[in-house]
Amino acid sequence: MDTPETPDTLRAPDTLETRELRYFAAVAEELHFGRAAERLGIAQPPLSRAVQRLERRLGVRLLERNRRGVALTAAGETLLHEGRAALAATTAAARRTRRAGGADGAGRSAAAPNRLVLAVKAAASHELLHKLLDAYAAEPDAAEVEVLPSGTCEQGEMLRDGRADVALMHTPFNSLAGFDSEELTSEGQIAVLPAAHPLAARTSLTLADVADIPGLPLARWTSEDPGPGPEIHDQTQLAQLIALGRTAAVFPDSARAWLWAEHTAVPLGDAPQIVTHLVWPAHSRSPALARLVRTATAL
Amino acid sequence: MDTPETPDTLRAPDTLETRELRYFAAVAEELHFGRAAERLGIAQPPLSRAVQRLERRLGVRLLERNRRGVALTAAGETLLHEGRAALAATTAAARRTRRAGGADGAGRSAAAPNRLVLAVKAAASHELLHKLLDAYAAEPDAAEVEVLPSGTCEQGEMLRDGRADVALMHTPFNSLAGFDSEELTSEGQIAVLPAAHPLAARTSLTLADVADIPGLPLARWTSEDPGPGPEIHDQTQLAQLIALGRTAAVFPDSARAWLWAEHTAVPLGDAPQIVTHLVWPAHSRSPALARLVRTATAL
DNA sequence: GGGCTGTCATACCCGGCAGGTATCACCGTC
DNA sequence: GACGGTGATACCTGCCGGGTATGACAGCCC
Repeated sequence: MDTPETPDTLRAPDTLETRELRYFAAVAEELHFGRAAERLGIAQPPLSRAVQRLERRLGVRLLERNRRGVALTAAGETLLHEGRAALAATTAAARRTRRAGGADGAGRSAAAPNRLVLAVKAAASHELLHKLLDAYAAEPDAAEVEVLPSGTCEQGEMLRDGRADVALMHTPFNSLAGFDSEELTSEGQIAVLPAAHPLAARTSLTLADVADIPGLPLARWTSEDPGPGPEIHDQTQLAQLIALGRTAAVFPDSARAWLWAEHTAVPLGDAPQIVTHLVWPAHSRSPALARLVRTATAL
Repeated sequence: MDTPETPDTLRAPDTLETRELRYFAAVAEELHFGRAAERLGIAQPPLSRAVQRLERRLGVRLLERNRRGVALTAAGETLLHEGRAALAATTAAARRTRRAGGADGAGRSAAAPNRLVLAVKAAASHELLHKLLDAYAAEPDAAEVEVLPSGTCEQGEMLRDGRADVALMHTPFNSLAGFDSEELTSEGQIAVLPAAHPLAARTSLTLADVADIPGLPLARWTSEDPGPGPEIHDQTQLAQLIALGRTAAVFPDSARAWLWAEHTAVPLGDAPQIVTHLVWPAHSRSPALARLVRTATAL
């Protein structure tokens, strides 16, 4: 157009396209152009070119191409972190927009103009959630609330990328950094033991007591968790293993609700309080969300 | 490719390009395709097409085209808000990346691999800032800190769009929502009056006292501020007008540092405490920033 | 009511860039 | 020194972003 030479070095140096970010993120994560291209569903040469153009436009070297693979520079590290946040924000914009327009699942055209997606860690805060939903549904112009079960600790990600509008989180397990939040309840923690175990007779225990019970290792939710305990994947498995005297677990007080007869709950004197928060993106302006928050605080 | 019909309805429905967001935001802000196109530096027809394609891809109506202009739908409102955040995150990624690569101002190629931009409201927290910068500079591997003066209350925006990495903010004037922060100091507020004024003899005042002093209206920083007081643009103007007995002002305690002989400071008993915070984006992972925060807390 | 004006949409064309295939340059390994 | 694996280059093609010209339509004014 006007600048025939170095057409994109001068042009909009702070403006990235999300495609470029997606491409770079793929390379930065795989550290391998071929695999990244495959993951993106494109060929390798266009990917190389796109990253080169990105580096040229930013005027910054993002990758150190050694023979045998690729390494991130400091700038590349920065772009990976910041770019992930930017990509999440972009898809959040898309998701929330389609939701606001009532065009998500099937072809319902303009059925649900306002709806809230609430992310909860599966099976946590049962009672509280029930009360909250009931109270909110009783409000005059309540939005429809979709409860979205989320894996451990990914509620934050769901808020960031727009899969959810609001979440229940539990400190100190979840970090509330970057969100607005309202404290709802606070509860202690209990050790859940086989009823027949000697320690089950105690009226109080400490974390140290249960961390290393001979012959009763704490269960692990993922194989990354340390310790010798059995790896379990859902609460029913865990309940059964405890009932069989094979493991023990630490839970918030409210877990008493689903204990079996073969279980015994013993309070943990020194375990940190678990605080349940209602959490939402700080910039949120949705009236439906505001009403839900108001309902929750008045609970 | 594989779906010859409706090529972009099915393709990546949650993936927006920043160009589309920029275009839509321009239209949504101007509520007029022609002006928006002019602002974007393109012609109107491509802009219309781009927005149409965006609506098609999202499967959502964003604008209500009445004759005589354009109105936002609820979905459009959502996309405007969320899209602004996404655009800010994207340009933040670009800015911080170039900064990390040492390619911002002139052609310095790899001079400053780590640098921090600190946004401060002009002339606020002088002493504190001085102490902080001195203490940080004494650290073993301190980054270079660029102090970026920012207009009233736009530090948050600067953090969001990457112009700054960290900021000094003052509650209750600035909202810390969406950021991580560390409380630094807390101070009361004073009324700054002409020394000759009768009220200057008092040892304490209330907000109500100074809100409506006959013949001594509070100064206004912008024409939007209510009240009959004179509109001023910098601290020197204000100091002079106070010295001349024409206006009064409310300031944090630390403002005593720049008072003139013709000024008198009277504590305000019921004014809220002003708390100065060090604030940074919640997702930040910069070691230089971490060191600055550690220095600040140890102050 | 018939121009007139201002709005957004449509029709058509062009150029650049995204993407593909084929190939090269390079290096470590055997 | 042949080979496998890496990313870069060369070249082609088709889509899409962008421009100009024009249309459809509503309100306004005389």
